[in-house]
This record gives sequence, C-alpha cells and structure tokens, in this order.
Amino acid sequence: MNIRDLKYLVTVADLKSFQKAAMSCHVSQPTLSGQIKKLEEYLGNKVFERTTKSFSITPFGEKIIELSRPILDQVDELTAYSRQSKNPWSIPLKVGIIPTLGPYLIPKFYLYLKKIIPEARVVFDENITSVLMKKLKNGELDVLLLATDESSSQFSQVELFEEPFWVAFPIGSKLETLTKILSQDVNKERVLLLNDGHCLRQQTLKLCRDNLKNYAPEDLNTIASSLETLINLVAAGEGCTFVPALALQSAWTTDMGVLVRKIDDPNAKRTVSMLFRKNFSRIKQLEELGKMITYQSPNTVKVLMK
Amino acid sequence: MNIRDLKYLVTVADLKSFQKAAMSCHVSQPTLSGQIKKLEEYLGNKVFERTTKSFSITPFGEKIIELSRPILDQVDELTAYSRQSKNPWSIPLKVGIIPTLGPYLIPKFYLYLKKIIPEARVVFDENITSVLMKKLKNGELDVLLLATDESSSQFSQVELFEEPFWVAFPIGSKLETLTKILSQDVNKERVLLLNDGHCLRQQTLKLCRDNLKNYAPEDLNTIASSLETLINLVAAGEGCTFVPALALQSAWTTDMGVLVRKIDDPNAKRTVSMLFRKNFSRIKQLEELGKMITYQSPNTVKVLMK
DNA sequence: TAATATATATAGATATAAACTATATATACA
DNA sequence: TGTATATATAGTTTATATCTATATATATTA
Repeated sequence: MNIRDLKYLVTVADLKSFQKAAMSCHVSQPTLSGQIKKLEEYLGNKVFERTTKSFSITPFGEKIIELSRPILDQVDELTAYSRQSKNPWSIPLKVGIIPTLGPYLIPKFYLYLKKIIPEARVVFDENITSVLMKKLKNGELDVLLLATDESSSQFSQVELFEEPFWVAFPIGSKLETLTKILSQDVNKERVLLLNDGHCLRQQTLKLCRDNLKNYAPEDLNTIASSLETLINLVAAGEGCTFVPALALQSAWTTDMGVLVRKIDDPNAKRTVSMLFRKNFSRIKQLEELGKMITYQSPNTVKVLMK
Repeated sequence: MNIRDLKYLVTVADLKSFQKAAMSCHVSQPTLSGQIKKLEEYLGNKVFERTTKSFSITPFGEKIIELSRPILDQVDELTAYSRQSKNPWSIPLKVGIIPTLGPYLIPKFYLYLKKIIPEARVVFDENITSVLMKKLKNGELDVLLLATDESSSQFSQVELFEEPFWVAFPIGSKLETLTKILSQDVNKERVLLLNDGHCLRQQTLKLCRDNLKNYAPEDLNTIASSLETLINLVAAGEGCTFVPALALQSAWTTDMGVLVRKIDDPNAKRTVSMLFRKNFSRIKQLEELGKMITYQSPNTVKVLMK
C-alpha cells in the first residue's frame, strides 16, 4: 500500500470528483482512477461505487477514508518535523573537551556563538582524551575539542589553532633572570606534571624528554588533576610547569606570586583540533562551531582554520 | 514518501541490522539500504549514522522512527479491516421491497437466511416502486424486490420467480359457481384496486383493461393502501380483487367469508425481480439473497432463478 | 429526441522507481 | 595480517506509475 493512494482516496471523497481530485493531486485523471482501482483490488473491496458519470462512497469506503485521514495527518507531521529539522541546530551538539582547554576556551566562543546563532544549543562534557574518544565512538558525543599530536585514523580531524606553551614559575626562580627562556632552560628546573591521562602531561614529557630521564618514577606521580592545582604547587615553590596560552590568568602574578613567560621555542606549542565520526551527519554544526572558535581566538594563538 | 520505507526504518531500528531487516522485509540488503538512503534524502536529514561495519540512530532518526510506529500500526489496522471486510456480510444489505410482497415474502426466507448465513444482516424498507427506485439510485438502498413488468435499463435486474394471481371474492358471488375462473369472468365483476403507486394496481388494470373502461374515474379512486384493507372491502361485498399467490391467507375464508380461486390464465401472474445498481460492489450478498428467496419459494410460484 | 457537455474507464506508450546480483569497501576480531 | 562481517556501490532487470488519446456512459439542453 502507498500513502499517495490513500491521499487519492481522501481527496476524491473531499472533492467529490475524480477529475478535481486528480488536478488537486497533480496527476492525470486516468492515473488517479487506475491507482484507486489498484488499491481497491489490494483491499479486496470497492471504496467507490462508480457510474461513468459520478460515484458514491461505499460503507467500506467510508471506513477506509476515516482510517486514512489520521494516517495522512501523521505523515504530514513527520514531514513537517523533517523540514524544521533541516536547521542543523534543532538538535543540540554534544561537545567533548579536555580539562586543560574547556575552562579557558568555552567562555571565549560560547556567548559569541549564541549571539550569532541564537538557536544554537551546545552541551559540554569535560574529560580526558581517552574517555572522550570512547564517548565519541559510541555516539554519546558528537565532536571533541582536543590537543592531539598525531592525527586520528578512525575519526575525521580538523585543526583549529595552535596554542603556544608558556612557563609558570615562582618569583625568585632562576628563570626570572633570563631575558629569553628556551626549552632547555626549563629542563634545568623541576617540572610539575598533571595526572596521567591528561594530554598536557604527555606533551610536557615530550618537550622535557632529556630532563625527566633524571627523575625517579615517584616524582612523576603527581596529585594535580587540574591546571589550577598545578599553579598552586608552583606558587608553593615546588617547581615550574608548562601552561598553554589560553589558560594564562593575570591573577596568578598579582595574587599568587607566580610569573609566566612565553617559551622561545617553535615546538613549545600544541595544536587544538576538532574530531568527529567520519560519517557524522550534522557537519554544518561543526563548521559553525569551528568558525566561532577560530574567530574568537586571541592573538596569542595561531589560527589554522577560517 | 512510502509506507514500505517507514517499515524499513523501523525494522532496522528494531533488529539493529540492515541485513537482518532486509531479510525480515523480504528484500535484498542493497535494496533496503538504497531505499533508506533515498528516504533520508527526501527527509533532508540522516536517520542512521553508518560505518561500513555498523550504525547508530541519530536523534533525528529516533524521532522519525517514533513518529513512524503509530503510522505503521494504523496502516496495519486499515489492512486488517479490509481483510475482515472481504466477508460480504460485514456490511448490512439494505433491501427495498414493495408492500404487496414484503409481509408475505420476508417471513419465508429471512429466518432461513439467518440460519444458513448467521452473520447476514438485512435491513428492509417497505415502500412503493417509485420511492424505492429513487432510494436505490441515490444509494439509500442496495437492492429492490419488485414486481415490475418491463425490465429496467438503468439498473441490473435478475428475475427470481413468477407469482400467479388469484381472485378473492365474497361468498355468494357469481364467481363461486364457476369451476374454472378465467380473466374475462373476473372482468364481469366489480374489481377493487389498491391506491395509485402500487404496482399491483397497474397489473390489475392491465388484465382488466376492457372491463375497467366502463368505470367512472371516481370508482378508480380507492382508499385501499394495503391488501388487508382490500380483502376487508371484498368481505364487505364491495367487489372482487386480484391477489398475488404469496399473499393468500387461509383465515380469509374461515374468519371473513372471502373465497379465493386461482385464475385459469397464464398471463395472470407477475414476475418478482431483484434490482440493483449496475456497479454495485457486493454482488455476493445479492447472489446469496436471491438463492435463499428462490429456495424458499412455495410450489404456488414458478421459480426462475436457482 | 437528438446534440452537447461532463465524468469516469480503457488502451498503449513512456518514464520512473524498486528490485535483483555481483562486487567493493571498511571494520572488527582472531 | 588474514578472515569474517556488515554496509555501500554499480549495473541490469522488472515492476510500477505516469502520460496522452480515446472510449463509454450519463446528464443536460435545445
């Protein structure tokens, strides 16, 4: 059976004419007559009792037409829903973001996004990369904002911007005396790390490969699961740490006695990317999200995507 | 859009597999995939987010599937109704019958019909031929049981049986002395007629053409609108009358002093027919009705249809 | 009562859509 | 790294829906 044919029946009943119904349905009269005949054969009963000049509706037909109306209404509802759903933001975008990025990046673009696209709805999930990856894969999340080094093979990846690393150290540290701080300068200090799982930990370890060889394993076990905690440790004189540019807070110096300086090394940076499933359907949302993020990125970062 | 395609969507969602859904729907997997793809294009949104190995349902898809289920349920309901409607007696048969036939014929076949076809439902309308014809035409009635002489061109007609005319006269009438009563014998008496509109009036007039020429017009204005009244007039000695065989009652002689005799004239009869619209759809009901009537017809009538 | 207009049905041709088989492609798992 | 599994793609065949032109039957009107 066919929704179109039910529409034909109901239209004939409403307009009380095969010809008018055919016009209304934008088909020829023989087409409409033929389809109704076929439907009647399928149903096993006549819906209309015809003469060559006119017709009447059989009791069976009355019932069929009565049953068809709500079906057609619901089909209309379904197509109406589809139409309004073509707006990509009719469905919220579920964004996963890493903890070393979320608190600093979200405020920079979210309000702007809502201003430009008021109907946009975004749900954030702040978690470490591996957890986010799982959630992206099983559909709990739609897109991830990560700082990965390697490109993913299983997901599509779009690089958004590069974020340089700065170094944060306590007032009175040897680093304070240098006019230019290079990576090897930092390597001479004690470098504090985030907990395992944070990508910033890996990125720091990579930059400080030589230095950290000298550390005992227990020194690498930290209790810092956030940048805020890490800065507290720096303020307490425990050592220095790498800080991504977006996370820099002026209050660190004024209230906590922590100094920050940009590292004079082109490799001291990370790349922030958008990751999503290769077959993700709401690409439009991602394009708009990416545009908002890069547009609102400060001068301290190098924008890759426009 | 197509009901089949909605079924495909829902089946894929239920079986969580394109292949299994294709088997369940008795189509090949590429067919099912293709149809779903086409539907998604029509809807403007993806219902499923596929990888080559598996898929998940998009939020949009969840909504579409949720909207599709009641549609499919109602389509099933519609087809189920059609299936059970293939029983021709699922719709009552509306029978029009003339007053000189109804009270005598209906008791002869109705109980038998209900015994053989318990689900049979018949609604009777007793009225004169012209009124019944109008009701048949506009669909208020499905079939007429009439005693017409000419065959109808606008309706289909099936002759059921022939009903001989008898003559009813008061005890002491000249007719009582005759061993054989011919039409011309009746013509010598005063013949009582039913009101205008009754076909029995016309049939009587036709048989008594010569006799009635001598009547004044006011003599033809009778107040008898039923055979019962006519017999009362006969009993009162007002004249004689033609009576169709099925109407004969033994009580007329025992309680009222009215005698009845068969007329010895092959033309003194009427033919009872079934009339129905040429395109009437429930022919099966008519066949069964006709069979019941002819089967239950008494020996006094000549059965035409078996 | 014949002529005309009107409405549905039928026939045959064409275009569209859905189905198939065979094969490609990508992923998961061993 | 190979094998099994699941969906996608390509090309062909079949089925379905559509069209135009015409037939048929019924009202309406002159």
